Amino acid sequence: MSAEKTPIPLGSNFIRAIVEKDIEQGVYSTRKWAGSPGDAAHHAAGQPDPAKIRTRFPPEPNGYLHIGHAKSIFLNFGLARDYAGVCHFRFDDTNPEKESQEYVDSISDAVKWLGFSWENNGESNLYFASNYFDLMYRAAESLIENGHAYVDSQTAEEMRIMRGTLTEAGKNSPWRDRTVAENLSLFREMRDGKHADGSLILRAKIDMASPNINLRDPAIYRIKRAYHHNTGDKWCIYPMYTFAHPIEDALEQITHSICTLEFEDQRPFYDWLLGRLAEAGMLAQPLPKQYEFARLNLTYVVLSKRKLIDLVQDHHVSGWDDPRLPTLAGARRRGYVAEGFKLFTDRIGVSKADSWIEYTILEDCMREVLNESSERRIAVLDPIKLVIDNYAVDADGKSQTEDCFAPNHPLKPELGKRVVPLSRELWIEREDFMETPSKGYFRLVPDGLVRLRYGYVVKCTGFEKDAAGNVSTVHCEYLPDTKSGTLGSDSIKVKGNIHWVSVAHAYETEVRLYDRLFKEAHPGAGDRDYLNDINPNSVTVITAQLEPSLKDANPEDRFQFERHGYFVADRKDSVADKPVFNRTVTLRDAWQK
RNA sequence: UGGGGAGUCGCCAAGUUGGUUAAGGCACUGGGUUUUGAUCCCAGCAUCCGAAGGUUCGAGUCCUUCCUCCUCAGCCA
Repeated sequence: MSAEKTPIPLGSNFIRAIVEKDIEQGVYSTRKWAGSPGDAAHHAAGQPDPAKIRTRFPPEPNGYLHIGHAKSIFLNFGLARDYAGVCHFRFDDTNPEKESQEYVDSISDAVKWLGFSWENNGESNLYFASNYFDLMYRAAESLIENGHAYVDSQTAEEMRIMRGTLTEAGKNSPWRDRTVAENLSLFREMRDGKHADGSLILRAKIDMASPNINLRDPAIYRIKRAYHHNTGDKWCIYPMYTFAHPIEDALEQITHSICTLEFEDQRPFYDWLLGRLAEAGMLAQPLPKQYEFARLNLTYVVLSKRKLIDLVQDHHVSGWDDPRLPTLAGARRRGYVAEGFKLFTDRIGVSKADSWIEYTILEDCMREVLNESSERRIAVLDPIKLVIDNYAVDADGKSQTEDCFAPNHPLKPELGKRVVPLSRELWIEREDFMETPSKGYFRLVPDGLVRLRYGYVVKCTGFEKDAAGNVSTVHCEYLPDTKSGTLGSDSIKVKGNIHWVSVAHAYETEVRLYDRLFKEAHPGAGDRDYLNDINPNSVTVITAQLEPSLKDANPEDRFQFERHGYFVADRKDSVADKPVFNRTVTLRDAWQK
C-alpha cells in the first residue's frame, strides 16, 4: 500500500515555502521590535518581536488600486495572517509630484473593503515612507561618510550617456572622486535649497562597469521643489524609490519584502544598500529579504496605471469607480465581493512564470461566492405581457390577486420564503416565448405548456404582435390544480419553467447590464491601439420590471435575479425607495452561445 | 550580441536531497439530481514535463548544447 498523497492546499506557493523554512530555521526569531519603525538603536531597546514575520503592502498613492493589487494584498496580508505575523500598510510616497491625499483615501478604502486591517493588538501598522525622511537623510549622509555615495554635477542627459548601454560598460563621472567633506557639504546645500532642481544629484558609488545597469551608480536623492501631501514644504530633496524602499523595509523590521518581477534586477542594490547601512550600525539585523513574483495579467482587461488614467480622463468610462473598470472601486460597484477575490487569488496561485489568467476565472469565483450568499429574486429584464385569460376577476372586472411563495434561497430553506403576488396580467421575458421554436427550445410556444415558476402551469392559447411585427402580448390559460406547493401540483410534468412579475405589482426601475470593457482578449496586442479594442456595447441601460420586494433594497444589497445572474443595488445611484441595479455577472448558460 | 528571470494538459499550478502510476483547480466531455437550461453529484481528461543529446538500475527533477518568452539603459515606482 502506498502512502496516501495529501493534496497540496490551494494557495500553497514558493513564497509560503520560503516563509515556512525561515520560521522553521528560526532565521528571524531573534528580532526585536520597539513598537514603531526605527533604526538599529531604536529596535535594540525594544522587546522580542511578537510577530513571527512582517510583510508589507506598499502602494504609491498616485492612482487607484486595481485587481492586480488585490493579488498582492491577499499575498502579503494573507501571509501575515497565516504565519502569526503582521502586515504593514505603507504608503510609498517619495515622489510628491504624482501623489495626493485623494489616492491615499481611495487606497485605504479598497484595502478595508477587501477585509484587511492594519490594526494589530492595539498597534497601528499604517505607515508613510515620508515619515522616514529624516532617517533616510541620515542614511544618505552615512553612505557619504563611508565613501559609498557622491554628489554628481552632471546633467541628466550626461548621466544617461555615461551610463553606457546594455552591452557596453559605463564611464565614471568626472565628479565621482569628490572628497567626503565636499560631498557632505554639497549634499547639505542640496537639502538647504542652495541649488536648483536637477543641478546636483546624490548617487551611490558602486560600479559603472557592472553588467547590471542598476548598479552603475544609481541616483538616490534628487532635488525637487514640490509640495508634499504629508511633509508640505519641509523638504526640497526627495529620496528615489531604489534608495527609500529597502530602508523603509528595514526600519519597519520587515522580514519578507515581496514585490513583482520587474524589481528582480533591483535586488542586488537592495542588498548592497542595506548591507552598507547595517555595517555602519544604522540598521537592525537580520535585514529584510526581497522576493519577487509574477504580476497578474488578466484577459479582456488593462491593468496599467497609465491606461487606466487614460480611460478615466478621456471619459471612456464614467470615473475611477465605473463598474466596467478593473479598479477595486469599480469592481465593488459592479457587485464583486471580497471573498470572491480571495477565492480568485487562491485559485490562480503565485509563481514566477508570466501568465495570463482567463477573465472567466474571476467571474466564476464571483459566481461561486454569490451563489452561496445571495438571496433569489425575480426580475423581468425584457418584458412582454402574458395574459391569463381564464384567471378570476372580481365583479368590477378587476383581476384578483393571490400569493405565491418563493424560497429566498434554494439551498438554504432556513432563509424562508417571501410572497410574490400573482394576477391576471404578468410580465414575462421576451426570450421565453417563441412563435416558431428552434430545436431544443422548451419554453413557451403556441399551444405549449410551461410552468410559471412558483405558480401554475399554463397553456399558450395565442399571441399578438405590434405594428413592427414584434410579439407584444401572449395569451394563455392556467391549469387550476397545478399551483406550486400544493398537493398534486406535479401531476402535469413540464420541462419549461419561466419567471414572471405581476404587472399590477411590479417595481419598475433602471438596470445596467454590463459586459466586458474590451472585445479583445489582449487589448492593444500587436500594433493595435488598445482604445480601438474597446467594446462599444460594454453597458446596456434598460428599464426592467422587478418583483415588488426589490423596491426595499439598500445600496450594495446583492441578489440573484433567477435565470439571469447576480445583481447589486448600485451604491452611488440608488436613492431611498428607488434602487437601481447593476449586473455583476450572468449565470452560466449551457443553452445558446 | 551584456545582466537578471521563466518555460509541466486549452488557462493557472504542485512537483521534497533523482526513485519508479506526473498533485490540485478552472475549462472541456459524458452521466445523474433539480419547479433557476443555475447550483450540486459522479466519471473522463498530459506514456508526458520547450527541444536535442548525455549521466544513471532509474530524470520533470543532474550535466551539455540549443530554442522561445519576459525584464533592465527615469533625477518614476
